[in-house]
Amino acid sequence: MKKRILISDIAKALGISVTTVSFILNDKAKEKRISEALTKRVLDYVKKVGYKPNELAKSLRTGKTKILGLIIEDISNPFFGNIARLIESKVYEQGYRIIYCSTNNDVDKARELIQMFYDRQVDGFIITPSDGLEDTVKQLQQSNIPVVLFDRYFPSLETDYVGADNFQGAFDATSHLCQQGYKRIGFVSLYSDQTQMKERSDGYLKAMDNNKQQSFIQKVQMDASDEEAMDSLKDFICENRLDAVLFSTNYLAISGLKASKKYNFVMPAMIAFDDHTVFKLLEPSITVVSQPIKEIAENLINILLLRLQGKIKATRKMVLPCELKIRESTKAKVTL
Amino acid sequence: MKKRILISDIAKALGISVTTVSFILNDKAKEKRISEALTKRVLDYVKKVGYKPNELAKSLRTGKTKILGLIIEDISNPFFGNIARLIESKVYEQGYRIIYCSTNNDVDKARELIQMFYDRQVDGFIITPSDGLEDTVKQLQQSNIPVVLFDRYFPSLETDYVGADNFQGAFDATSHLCQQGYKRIGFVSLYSDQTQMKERSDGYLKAMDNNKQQSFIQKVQMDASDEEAMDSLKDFICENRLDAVLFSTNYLAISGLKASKKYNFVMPAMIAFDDHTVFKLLEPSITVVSQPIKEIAENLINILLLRLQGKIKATRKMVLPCELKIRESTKAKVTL
DNA sequence: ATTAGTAAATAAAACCTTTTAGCGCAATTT
DNA sequence: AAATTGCGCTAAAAGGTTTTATTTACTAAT
Repeated sequence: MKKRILISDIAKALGISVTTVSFILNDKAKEKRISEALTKRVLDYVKKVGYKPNELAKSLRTGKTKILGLIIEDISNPFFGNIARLIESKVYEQGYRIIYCSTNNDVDKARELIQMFYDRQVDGFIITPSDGLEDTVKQLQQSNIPVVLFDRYFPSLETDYVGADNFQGAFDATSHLCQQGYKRIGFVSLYSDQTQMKERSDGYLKAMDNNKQQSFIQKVQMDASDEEAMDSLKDFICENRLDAVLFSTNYLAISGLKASKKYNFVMPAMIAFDDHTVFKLLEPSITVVSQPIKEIAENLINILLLRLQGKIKATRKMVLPCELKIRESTKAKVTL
Repeated sequence: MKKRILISDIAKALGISVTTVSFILNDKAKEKRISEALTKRVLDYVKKVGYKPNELAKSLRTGKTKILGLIIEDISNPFFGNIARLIESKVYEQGYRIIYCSTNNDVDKARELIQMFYDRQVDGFIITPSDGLEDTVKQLQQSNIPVVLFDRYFPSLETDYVGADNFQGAFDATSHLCQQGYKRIGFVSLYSDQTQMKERSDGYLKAMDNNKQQSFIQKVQMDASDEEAMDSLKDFICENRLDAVLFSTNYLAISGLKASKKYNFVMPAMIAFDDHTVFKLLEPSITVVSQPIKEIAENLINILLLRLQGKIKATRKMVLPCELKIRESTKAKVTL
């Protein structure tokens, strides 16, 4: 890793032109009718001296950076962390790299980040959009730069999207609780217009309707502190004498569990959206609606790569099924 | 976000040269004695048309990309995920971006990633080095590119480094277990030469010596599956009739907890290295040695930025104290 | 009146590629 | 014999900056 060797050095050493070397290195030898002998000679030499083209110069000329922008809600949440890890290793195989940033659901930060990535000329975006990011996403589309949304989308905007079947996930979870004999089933959500939340809420309500049960819904402020969340969850569960709760995110569920520990009340039957190490280990272990993380990551990348290659025109929306992982926290209720 | 506007467009529009615009935009107006009137005129115009320089062209010319490479063990481990998040937001304020990749402790992958980042001309590196990465780090240093290691280092290599006081952390944890009256205290580690493991092991041994106790050490293969880890931990704990265990990483502790659940044995008193949401929530909650994540992230960035600005010459090694967070899993043993 | 010095601005080189347009030559077609 | 085609390769432009070296137009000093 000392002095960088240039394409011109190679041309000089072999007594040929830079153009020829470039063609050969970019797999255009055939197309440009470079002789096989020369092609081999160049390739061998390049390998021998370990030449690597300057990616910056390349990008400047071609307008392609081979870098993708990943804009997610929070890298330290295992749901997003795992998706990020999978995406990262997938695109890596294709020669792309990832630049990522967390928005923490702050729309201004999201806008700024996208602008920044745009200025850096990333080739494409994968975004979990915060509320209000619609205009920005629209602008990106108009600039003809590929964008795939995930986890949530904008109903009014034709975009590529990959996400879980939130309605079905919540519906199955709620139905399961009903089947197990619970009568006062609450739903904990966020003050947010994001689609995934709406869908989960709809799934819960539909199942409750089907079972002719009264519904209990509590929303938490998105920017609430852990303490605030815990307080409101304690009140929600205790004052309504709930015997079961469906939490719409893993961190809300964790706040609930913390609350039950802190305020020393018994957590009723519960189900969380998105799995988490905690849920497998607790006593009792927690039933979860698990999103198909691997499939989500794979589809995100596939769609984005197809777009980058210009191979698809119509927008794609992929909705993947959730799996209800039944654990101990929802064992059948003993009727008194 | 339509047609990109260039510096030459600005020069043309104002009837001045590109050079002048460039000087002004790079805060060299004073130094280059550009008149205040013109400076203001240019700045106003630039703002009005919203000109943003092409970062690629800039990087090509200056050799600086304002991108830092973050090479960590595993982004989905909350310890690393949290550090990554903190680093990300810190450098963001300074106008830098992060490209990251996880190595999963695979030295070949690590080498490849570093080469890749190097080819992309990142300005500097933050690395949690895997075993055997010494030569590569050395090469980076010789290429005069700033590198800061964290979590572990190479004793034979003079490098910048930020990490926790692993010896003290393990020593305090073990001493605490002794004080609480435990007599058969085991230590679970990895087959690895990484310094942080060695230090934790030394801390454990020193405390055991001080208390004239017999030591029990179990190492797990780094690439062991979860099942394999669980099996060996079960045997270790049960066959030795341990009454306390110190786990050298959070995921080893989690494997231990899973094993106790799966094989239905009672987990003795325990302490884990590195906190995790699980540990606060379990019944009983788990005592941990907590690393000062925020300080680690801050120091990493500070050192790297100083290096990038060429403000420090001697290598810096920062060792930050760990905190023993005593929870329910290590309450005093009742002597029979 | 010439020289020296300075303020204000600039032309052109440099960074390293990819890609367009085209050259010189031999073989083939008109 | 002239015109066309195909082959194998290349010169030079383009991509958008920063930076070095220089120019121009003054004023002040000799």
